Amino acid sequence: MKKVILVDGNNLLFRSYYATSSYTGNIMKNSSGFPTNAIYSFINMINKILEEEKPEYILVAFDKGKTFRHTKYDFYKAGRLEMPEDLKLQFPKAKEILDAMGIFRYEIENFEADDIIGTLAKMVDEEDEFVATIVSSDKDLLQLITKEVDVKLLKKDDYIKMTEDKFYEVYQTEPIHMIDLKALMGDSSDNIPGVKGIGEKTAIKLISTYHTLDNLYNNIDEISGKTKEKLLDGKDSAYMSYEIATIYREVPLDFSLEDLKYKGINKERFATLLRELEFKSLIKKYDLFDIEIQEKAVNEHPKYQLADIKEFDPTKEFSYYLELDDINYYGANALGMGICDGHNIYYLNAEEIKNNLEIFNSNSPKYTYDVKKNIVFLKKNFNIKIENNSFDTMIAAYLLDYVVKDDISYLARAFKYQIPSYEETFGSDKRIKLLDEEQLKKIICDKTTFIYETRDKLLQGIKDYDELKLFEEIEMPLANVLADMELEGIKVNDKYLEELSTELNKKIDLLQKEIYEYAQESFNIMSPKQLGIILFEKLQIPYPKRMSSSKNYSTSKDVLDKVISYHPIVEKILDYRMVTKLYTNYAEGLKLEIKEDGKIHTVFNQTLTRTGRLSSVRPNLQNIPIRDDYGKLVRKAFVAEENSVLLSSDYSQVELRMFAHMSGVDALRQAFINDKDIHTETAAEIYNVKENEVTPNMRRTAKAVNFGILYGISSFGLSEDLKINVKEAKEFLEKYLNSYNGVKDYMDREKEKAYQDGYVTTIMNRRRVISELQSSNYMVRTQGERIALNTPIQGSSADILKKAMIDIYNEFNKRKLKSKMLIQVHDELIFNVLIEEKEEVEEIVRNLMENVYKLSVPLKVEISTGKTWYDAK
DNA sequence: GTTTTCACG
DNA sequence: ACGTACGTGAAAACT
Repeated sequence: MKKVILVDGNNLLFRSYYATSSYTGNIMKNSSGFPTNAIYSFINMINKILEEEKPEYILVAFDKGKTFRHTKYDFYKAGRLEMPEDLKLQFPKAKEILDAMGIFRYEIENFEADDIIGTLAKMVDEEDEFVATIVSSDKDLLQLITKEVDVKLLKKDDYIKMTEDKFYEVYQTEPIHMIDLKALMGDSSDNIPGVKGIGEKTAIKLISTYHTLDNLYNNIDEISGKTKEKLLDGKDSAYMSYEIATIYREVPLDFSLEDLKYKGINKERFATLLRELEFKSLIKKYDLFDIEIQEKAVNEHPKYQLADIKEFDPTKEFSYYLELDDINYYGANALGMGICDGHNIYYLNAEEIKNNLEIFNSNSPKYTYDVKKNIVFLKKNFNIKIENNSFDTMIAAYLLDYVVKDDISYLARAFKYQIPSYEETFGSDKRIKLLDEEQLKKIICDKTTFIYETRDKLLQGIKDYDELKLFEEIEMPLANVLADMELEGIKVNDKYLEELSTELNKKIDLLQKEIYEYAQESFNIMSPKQLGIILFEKLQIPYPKRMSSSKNYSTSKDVLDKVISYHPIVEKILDYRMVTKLYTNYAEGLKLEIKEDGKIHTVFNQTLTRTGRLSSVRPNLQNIPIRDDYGKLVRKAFVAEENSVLLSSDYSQVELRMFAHMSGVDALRQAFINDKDIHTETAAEIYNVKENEVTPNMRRTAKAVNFGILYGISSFGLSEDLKINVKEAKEFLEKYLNSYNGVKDYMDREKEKAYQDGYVTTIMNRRRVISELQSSNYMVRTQGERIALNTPIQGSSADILKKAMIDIYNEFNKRKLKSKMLIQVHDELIFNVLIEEKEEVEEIVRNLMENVYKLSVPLKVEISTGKTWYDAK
C-alpha cells in the first residue's frame, strides 16, 4: 500500500498565522520587515507531518481565485473575514518553501483546497494501490473519511486521528453525514449558517437518529417542542447549508497520484529561503550553515583594493570595524580590524591593531557600528580615546526604526549584504572561536565596507525623518557618556552581599519547611504546575479565575493575593517567591557580576527599546528592588567610593508633566505650575472633595488612574489594578475625563494622527512606526492605539533625561570635577560625588535637569545623598 | 527555545 | 464576543 498525505495548505497557514500572532500583536518579522510568523510555524508543522508520517507521497493544496463552492450559494463565502495583509504576504513565500522542500503543491483557478483534496480522496477510494491521510483543522473535511482515507484533525497543540470507527464513536453516524451535521449546526468560520438555535450537541443527536437531512424532515413530526420549531423555521437555511458544506469532488486535475511523490529537500534553495527569512534555528536544524547562498549579494565583488596600512591617511574620513572575541566586550580581546576610506580597505590583525592605535587620534570623522563598544574596549585595553566618532550605523538604524542587534550581520542582510552572523561562523556559545585568518579577514572587511557604503543612505534617512538633531546632538554624544558610565562602574560591598545571601538562605530553608508542613508533602515550590495542583486540588483552595480550557492553573501574584485568606500556605508561598528572587537574582546574581576592581560594570543598551529609553544588562541595574522594604536592603550593597557619597537625582512625575505639556490641558498644567501633589489633586477632582479631605486610599486610586492615562487606559485594566469591578473603574475614568477637560480630545487627536501617519513622534522627533494600527485584529489594533498614546510620553521623557545626561557630563568635564555619573534608571541619575564637590554637583545637576528643555510646565528634581544607594533615597 | 513569574520605571 | 494597560531583564520551569 502506498500512502499519500493531503494537506490543506490554506488551513495550515491560517492556523500558523493565528497561533503565532493573534494575541501578542508582535508579529515576527525579518530585519527587512517582512512578516514571517506564519511561515515559521508552517514549516514546523510540515516538518512534523514528514517526521511522523514519513510519506512517500504528499500534496499541499491551496485555494485560488474567488472562493467558489460550485453551488448557487457562492455569495455566502464572500462574507468571510478578509485575510490580514501580513498573512497574505506570506503565502507566496510559503509556496516557495514547499517547492524547495520537494513537496508537490497544487492550486487551480476557482477551486478551494478542500475541493482538490476531495477529488484526490475520491481517486484514492476508486483505486487499490493508495491510502490517504488528510491534514487539516477543518471538520468539514471529515466527510471525506472512508476505509482508505482518514483525517488528521489538528487541535491546539496536537491532533486527533479520525478514522471511520473514531468518527462513528464521536458522531454516531457515518462520515458522509458530516454534511448533514453541518447543515444543521452551521460553521461560523466557513460562513455556513445552519439552523439558527441548533448547536453541535443537538445536531449530533438528531443526525445520529435520522442520519440524513431528508429523513429528518420526512419524520419531523416525531420531534417536539422548540427544536421542531427551529428546524421548520430553518429548513431553507439547512438545505442551503447542505450544499455549501458539500465538498466538490470533480475538480479537473492534470496529474495522477503517482505524481505526488515526495522528492526531498533541495538544500540550496531551502537554505537561501531560510536565510532570507532569518530562521536561524531551522538553518541549524537542517544543518545548512555551509550551503552557498544563491542570491547575489552586494558584497560579492569587493569594490575596494586591499592595501597596506602604511598607505592609510587617517586625516581623511574613514569607517572602521573592530572584531572582538566575545559578545560581552568588557573582558574581550581584539581579533582583527578593518578600515575603509572609500578607495582602499585595510586589514589589521590583533598585533597590528596595537601598533596603529594613533589612527584614532586624528580629528577626521569616523564611522563604525556600535561606537560605545569601541570606546569602552579601546579605553579599557589601550587607554585610547577615539576622536570625532561622527557616525554609528547601529544608532542610525535604530533611529530609523530597524530592529538592531549587537551582531551587525542582521542589519547588513537588510541591505542585501551577505555577511555570516556570529552564530553561523562562531557557534552559539557567544564566545568566538578562532577562524582561519583568511575567513576572518573577509568577514571583517565586508563589515567595514558595509558601514562605509551605507552611511550616506542612513544619514539621508535620518534627515528625511527630521531626526538629524536627535542623532547628532543626543544619541551620538550620549554614546560617549554611557561609555564612561560603563567604564566607571559602581562599587559594591561584596561582604554585605555575602551576609545578605546567608540570611536569605536561612529564610528560604525555614519557609520551605513551613510550606511542606502545610502541604503535607515536599514538592518544587517554584514549579507553577506542581504548585497549582497542591493549592487548588490537594488543599482545595478555590481557584479565583476562569479555568482556561486544558491549561494549567495560574499561580501569579495577583491570583495568590486573591486567595490569601483561604489558607496560611499562600502567604508563605508569596514570601518564599520574594525571598528566593532576592537570593538568586540579586544577592547571588550581583555577586557574580563584580569585576576585579570590586565594581559592577553594567552595559547600557542604547538601541533596544521601542520608545527611546535605555535598557541595562549584565546585570540589569534598572530593576534593583525599592518598593518592598525588605527587598530594598539590596541597595545597601551599592556604595560610594572613598571620600564620596552617592547622589541620586530624581525627576518628580516627569511622565505626567510631559502629558500635561503635550496635551496642553490647563487644569493639569496648573497643578504642576502651582507645585501641587498631582495624585492628591486628581483624587480631589474625581471624588469631588477638597484637597485636605483626600484620604490615602483616595490618593492611591487617583494615582492608578493617572498611570492608566499614561498607558492608554482601559476600564478593565484599571479595575484589575485597583481590584475593583469594571463598572466602578469606568466611573472613575469618566470622572477624570470630565474634570480634566481636553484630555479626551487630546487622546482622540493623537490616535487619529497615528492612524493617518502610521507612526508617532516624541518632542525630539524620535519616531516609532506602529504597524499594529494596520491590523485587522481588534485586539492588536487597540494595543496599537495604546502604544500611540504612551510612546510620545515615555519617549519624550526619555529624550529629556538623555539630554540632561549630556549637559551634566559636559559641565563636569568643563569644571574638571572628579565626581562621576554612574547609573541611569529612566527618570533618575546616580552619581558618585566627592564630598568636597557635593554642593557644586548638587547645584549643577538640579539646574541642568530642571532647565534641560523648555516645557509649558516646570520640571522638578529631587536630590538626596548617602553612603549607599539605600541611604540616597 | 518558550513560558511564567516578578523585579524596576 | 472578544481579552485588556506602557516600557524593560533575569531565572527557573517547561516543552
